[in-house]
Amino acid sequence: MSIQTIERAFALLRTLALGPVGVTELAERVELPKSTVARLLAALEAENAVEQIESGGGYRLGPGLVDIAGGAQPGRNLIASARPHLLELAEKTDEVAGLSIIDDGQVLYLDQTESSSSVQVRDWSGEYAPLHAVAAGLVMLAHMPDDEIEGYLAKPLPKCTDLTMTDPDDLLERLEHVRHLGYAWSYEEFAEGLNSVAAPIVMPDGRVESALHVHGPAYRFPDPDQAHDHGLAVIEAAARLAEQLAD
Amino acid sequence: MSIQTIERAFALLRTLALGPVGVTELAERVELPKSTVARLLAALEAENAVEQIESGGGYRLGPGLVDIAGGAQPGRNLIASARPHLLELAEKTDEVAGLSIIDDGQVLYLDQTESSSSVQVRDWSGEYAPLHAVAAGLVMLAHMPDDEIEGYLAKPLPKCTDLTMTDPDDLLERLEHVRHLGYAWSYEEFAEGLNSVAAPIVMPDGRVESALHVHGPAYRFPDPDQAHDHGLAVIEAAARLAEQLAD
DNA sequence: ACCAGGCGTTCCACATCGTGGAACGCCCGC
DNA sequence: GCGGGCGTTCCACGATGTGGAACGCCTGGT
Repeated sequence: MSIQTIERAFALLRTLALGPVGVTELAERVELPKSTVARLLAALEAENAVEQIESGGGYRLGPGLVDIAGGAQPGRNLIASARPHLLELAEKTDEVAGLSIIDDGQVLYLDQTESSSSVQVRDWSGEYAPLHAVAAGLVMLAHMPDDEIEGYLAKPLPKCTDLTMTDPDDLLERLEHVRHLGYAWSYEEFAEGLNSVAAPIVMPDGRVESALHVHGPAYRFPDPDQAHDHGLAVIEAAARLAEQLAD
Repeated sequence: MSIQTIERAFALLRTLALGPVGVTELAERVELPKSTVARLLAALEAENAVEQIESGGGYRLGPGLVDIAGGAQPGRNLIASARPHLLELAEKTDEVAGLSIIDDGQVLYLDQTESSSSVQVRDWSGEYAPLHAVAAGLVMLAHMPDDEIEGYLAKPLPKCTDLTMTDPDDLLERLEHVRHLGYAWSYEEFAEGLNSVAAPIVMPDGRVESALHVHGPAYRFPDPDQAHDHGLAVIEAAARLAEQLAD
């Protein structure tokens, strides 16, 4: 059994995959009334599955499809696989969600969702941050072998803001707490006015080389009532992603 | 304005992107009646957008989405970009469509659609064939600079079947014909019982390094009435793909 | 400047199509 | 072997998507 609306919507998508087209030609190619095609396209646009070429022109495929399909790829791409989870996290928390890995003893931000909120958080993709100053770094640090942790804490720790925690003993205690909770918060320790929660992406062999996080402006994030819930949400998303990366 | 069915279908897809789930849990997560979810999933399955995990288990995203989304990727993957065009060609002609490139003076088959027909054509992906023995090779040869063509024809030309054309002069004449028509047919010249049509994918700089083709069993393909139409269909698909690769 | 043609969009009465609660049958694990 | 939970199917109902026709805009030929 199949559903007319869905059949038609996919026919449109498949035709658009061959290249951008206008409503009229699209309607001819799929043999449907123009009005029906226009309405379906509007609905697909609301889902980001298609987008209009500079208001008035034709339509082309949109990024929404890629976001969804990324998780389906048999292979490997961490960023693509993480995208749907980032989007869900962002929607759940109404803040910006991101993905980071550990690279050369630092946190490297790989990707983050777009913010529709008027109060923007800048895009950190491609930027580095010290492990001990951001939530994502703390969860990754917390899951490193003891000797590596000690090695990291033995070196001088940069102070990014007034609130950056740099005392090795305090940090060790904090890491213990993070391991226990499963997630970490950081409060304006890397950049002023910026808070974030992160949870580790645990690989099948137990190693942690990447993390998911959510961050937002300190004045509204986190709402104290929801801090723990947000932590759990990030943990759940990270767990699901890890499971998906496993097979 | 938006359409209920489409909103719901995409909600399902987005949730499935987080990992495989069963109908019941899916229904809870998107807050819809189980029956509605089951029906939508069945419809999406018909579009290959989702697939059922070994009859009875849950559902996961299917390959259909990736096929569609491939063309939307900003990045350049020839195989991914070609996929939607192959699928359309295959549907139009009701035979197998494929993509090939020229590699080290031979045709290298990169990808082909699955055949649902009972009379199968084998999957040539990853296989090599001599330029002069297959349609895809002929169109690529036809668009090479004259000196390269002569260089190729000067070497001894392997005879794959009784019908393989190996005389350089005959081939030169045939290439002229191919350039004029824009597509090429080959009739059991590479493998017995196998015919195919191909058209070149012309890059913006005029070079031709890849081709689209359709092939099928000689006893039914091509229907003489449709041979030219099939040629035009392959040309059109190749042109659209080329345009898409251009920007 | 103008108008003709073609585009994407909107409208609205109609009936098709999707809906969802309930009932079914199956497989699994207690 | 039996209860619970799964995915699936059924069917009367009416909400929902439909599509022909009409609209307004921009474009380019005159």
